Order: sequence, then structure tokens, then C-alpha cells
Amino acid sequence: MDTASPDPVPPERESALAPGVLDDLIGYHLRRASGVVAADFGRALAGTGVRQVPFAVAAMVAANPGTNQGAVGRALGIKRANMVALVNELTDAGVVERRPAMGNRRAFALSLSAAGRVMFEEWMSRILAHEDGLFSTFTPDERATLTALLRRLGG
Amino acid sequence: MDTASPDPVPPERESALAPGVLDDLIGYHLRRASGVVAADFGRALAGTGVRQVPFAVAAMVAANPGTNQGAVGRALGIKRANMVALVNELTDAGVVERRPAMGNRRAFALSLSAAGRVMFEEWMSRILAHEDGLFSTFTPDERATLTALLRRLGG
DNA sequence: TATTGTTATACTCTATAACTATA
DNA sequence: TATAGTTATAGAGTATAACAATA
Repeated sequence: MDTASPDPVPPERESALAPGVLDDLIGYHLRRASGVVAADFGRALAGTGVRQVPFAVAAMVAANPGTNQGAVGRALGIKRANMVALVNELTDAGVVERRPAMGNRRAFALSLSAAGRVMFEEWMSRILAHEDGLFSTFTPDERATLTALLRRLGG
Repeated sequence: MDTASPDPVPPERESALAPGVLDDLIGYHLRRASGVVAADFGRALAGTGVRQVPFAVAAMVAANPGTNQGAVGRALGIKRANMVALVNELTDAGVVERRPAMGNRRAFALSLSAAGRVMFEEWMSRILAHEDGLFSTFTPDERATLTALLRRLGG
């Protein structure tokens, strides 16, 4: 190994870097696109305090009233341990209600409160507007194609 | 507000929950798919200690020798402050080298070391195998379509 | 034994603010 | 003033291990 002082390198041409092998990796584009959408989601929902993951939990509860944390976590790919804080946050916000589950004294039956249903609809309309803006250059066919391809990855 | 003990709820039918409105949100499928790919990436690269983000940094340096941290960060959407630990990690691992940049005493010119190029090629072949496995049910056309659609989101 | 919810804990990635040394 | 790198810090998401109560 050479420990001598390294030679200086001429300044780069700048402008924009070559993407290199990353451009061929679907995982890279997936990660970037997911980040772009998440950032825009944050801007669109600013003020509500809603984030992507808690919204997904609320949406699963809305679509499956009476379900429990474990089932929601399995459906969304969220670990049981991490569901605790998420459901706590939603119950503290008055969105989700916990009730004792019949026939299983370990579990809680989850459902949206009346106020939660109102908030959820408001969030949903803002989220649809956010997606409409973000995908305004996509044709309905392109949106459907993208969704179908992504769904095949196990979402 | 009713503070009385809530009524029990009958147990759910289980099996699999209804996706509800989430199924129509591209952002949701993007997030799930990105997570699935990231998890598989982790399994495929287990033992190397390589992760998606540091790999992307190494790939940008490989494709743009002599560039600096700021340029790589801008290209990848990573904040300057967060680039520091990433480049430190790669230099500590002997993958990336910092040399003084000619004409700008603030910046470092980044490049892969000889050993780094060897490691990078090994990682890349494992990553290509991981993507080939994960997208084995996708036709080349479907992969190209997915990549093209994702690229349009700003990645 | 397995499941439901829980606590504790750690790691990764991302974000902002403020500082330095250069330009 | 602006830029390149840095430090400090915080928030969000995810991961594992272990426990109590229940099945």
C-alpha cells in the first residue's frame, strides 16, 4: 500500500453525473421513485400530520373493521412490535378505536371512529389530488401498467 | 364522548384482509415494492455488509471518477450532511479514495481504489443475480417498461 | 406450543441547523 | 455571498429479542 501524498486530480466537467450501472437496476429506480412520491406525499399532507405508513394502517382498518393489529401488520408487511406505536398514534388521534375482540381475549378489534372516518376521507381526497398531480404526465394506461407491475412484486 | 365499556366485536373471518383504497394508490404499491426489493437486496448481499445506499454512492463514484461528494449527493438525492458518513464508510472499507481536487481546495476528488473496483464488480454481479431472481417472472419488455415508468418520476 | 400484544433496543435513512474553510 | 465538507441532532421506519396473557 502506498501511503505517500496522492496526486491532485483535475476538476470535473460537472453538469450532471453519469448514472453508470445504477441506470440498469430496477431496485435503484424503485427506491428513487418511492422517495420522490413519499416527499410529495409529505408536502400534500402537510398540516395533517399524516404519514404514509400510519395512513396505510388506517386504510386497512377502514377496509376491514373488526380486524386486529397482527392481521393489519401481516397485510402491510409491518412487524407486530412496530404496529404498537402506530395503532397507539391513531387511537391517540381519535382515528382508530380499540374494542375487546369476541372469542379472543388477547386481541383488540380495530375500527375507525366516526370522526376517524371523516378525517380519513379528507386525507384520501388530498392523497388522490397529490397522486393526480404527480402522475399528471402519465396516461391512465401507464398508471394502470405501473400499478400492475408493482403489484406483482408482492405489494 | 361515551366512556362506557365498549361492546365486544365478533372475530373476523381472517384469511387475508381487503386492501381497500390502498390498492388504487401508486405510492402504496411503490413503497411496498421498494421494500420487497430492498429486503431481497439485503439477503443477496448478506455477508458483504453492503447496503443499497452506500452501493449507489460507490456506483456513482465508479462511473464518475474524480467527482466530489456534493455532486454525488445531488445526483442521488442525498443531502451533503448525510454524504459524510457514507463516504467515510466507503473509504474506511478501502473502496473509495479521497484525493485533493485540483483547483478547489475545499473539495476531494473521489475514485474507487483498485481493491474497490474488484469489490464493486463482485457486488454488482450479486446484485444482478438478485434482480434476475426477483424479476424472473417479468419479461424483458416488462422490466424495460417498469424501469422507463419509474425513471419518469425523477430517479 | 403458538399467538397477541407489548417493551426495549438498535440500525438505517433522511432532515435541519450551524459551523469551517475556501471560492 | 455562495459552495464543500463537516458536526450535531432529531425523526421516521424497520429489525430482533424477550416477556405476559391467552389460546
